[in-house]
Amino acid sequence: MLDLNDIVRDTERVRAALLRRGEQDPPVDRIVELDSRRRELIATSDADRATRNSVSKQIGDEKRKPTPEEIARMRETNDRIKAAEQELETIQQQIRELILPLPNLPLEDVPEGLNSDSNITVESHGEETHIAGAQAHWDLATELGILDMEAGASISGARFYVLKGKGARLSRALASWMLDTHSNDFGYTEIEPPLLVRGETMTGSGNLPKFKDNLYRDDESDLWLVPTAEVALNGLHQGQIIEPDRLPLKYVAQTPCFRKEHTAAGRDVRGIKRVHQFEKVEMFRYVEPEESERHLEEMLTEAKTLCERLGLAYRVLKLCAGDIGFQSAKTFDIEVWAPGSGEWLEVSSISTCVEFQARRNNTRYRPAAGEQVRMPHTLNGSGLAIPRIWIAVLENGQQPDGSVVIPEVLRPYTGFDRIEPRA
RNA sequence: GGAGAGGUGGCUGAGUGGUUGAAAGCGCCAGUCUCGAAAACUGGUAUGUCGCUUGCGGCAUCGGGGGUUCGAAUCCCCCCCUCUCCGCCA
Repeated sequence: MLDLNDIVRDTERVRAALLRRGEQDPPVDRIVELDSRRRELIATSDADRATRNSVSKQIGDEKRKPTPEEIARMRETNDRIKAAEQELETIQQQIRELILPLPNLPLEDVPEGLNSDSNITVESHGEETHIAGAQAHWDLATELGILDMEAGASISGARFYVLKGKGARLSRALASWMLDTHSNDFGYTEIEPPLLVRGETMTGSGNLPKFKDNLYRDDESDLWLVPTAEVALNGLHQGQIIEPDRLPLKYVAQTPCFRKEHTAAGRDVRGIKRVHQFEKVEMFRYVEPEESERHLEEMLTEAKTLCERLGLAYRVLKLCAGDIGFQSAKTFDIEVWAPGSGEWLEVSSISTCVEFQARRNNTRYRPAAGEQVRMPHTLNGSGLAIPRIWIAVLENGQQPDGSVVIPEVLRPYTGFDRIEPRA
């Protein structure tokens, strides 16, 4: 959530930043207008309340009953307070409804541009290889008997899939290896969070109210299925004041992610690149604002390290202002090369949300004993998205004889070093 | 799901209508003492919001919401959460 004070005091800067990311006519003027009425109402009703408090206190101090005149006057005052409160309530609600759908402001160094064409490739590692007779995973994996798209469709419908045998095992191996790497090598604390979360939690991360169409929800219990572990990890400290010396907090979680993907109908229809339910390992950090750039770089390095250890070619994109996610102030994407489908697959998206999420869910920290509380920055990044990495491992590992070689680092987890074609 | 108990500041824990935004203890910060530290003593120590002469003042907040009252942490109603016992259950 954007800071109301920023909008009021720095209106033009906020407007410009929002326009940069492609917002059409953000309602900042309306917000400023509502805020000035809001302040007015607070001033008058606080004055009335001060009167009420001092009169009541006087009566109490003098240990007597109020006079009929006092009662009459106080009733009048109370009526005024009540009226002001009601209007204030309405206005605050209006302000909230205008601010909550506003996205985060891009940082200065985020490239100009309104769509993915303006993203900048900042780094690449390895070659865009071409394997003679290479198959895309939907053919390759189906032939190997480790992926069953039809079973997925028959159980649950389009964009659901079933992994079988070594395919399922490979998926689990990837998840375990990544979690171990994050915990053992990078110092993250592993978390197993709830997958069903309250509306407030979903609002805190930025997924509500704007993106409710992409979320699954149980009406009866009013709980929402997480589209990413980021939602739950962001909720871990909501409403809390984090004690001094606890930052940075580094969490990692592997969870299923549930997404309706209505908006993407027709895109990426083949295979398991874009599905309604998938596994993902997610990194999340709470850090001091001054440190957040460094942490963003560190998380990027960690995600790249995973790709390197798997022997995958990748490139790093710095997203332009129009292409970063709603809650993000700056984002890097990592894409790995999939020679079978012949495309770069986005396997990680690493963002700093600065204090956007902390403000939304009222997470604060105390820098040192006795000091003012502040809002931490939150950062998140995939580390990594399992099905897409699964695709890349398969498509890159395919051999002329039809088998697939498993990367060295995964073998202790898979228990096999190749997947053989069916007889 | 049934029965009971409870939710107060960073923590423990008093407080059943009027100098209680909140006792006391712990923790933390500063000072005194000390060569230094500990102990002891003294003072300070919530969050949010509004205003202005930026340090002060007003207001709000004792799980959340509503009500009664001149006045609510305290009384009434609804909801949420935690604990104990019973039931059910992977």
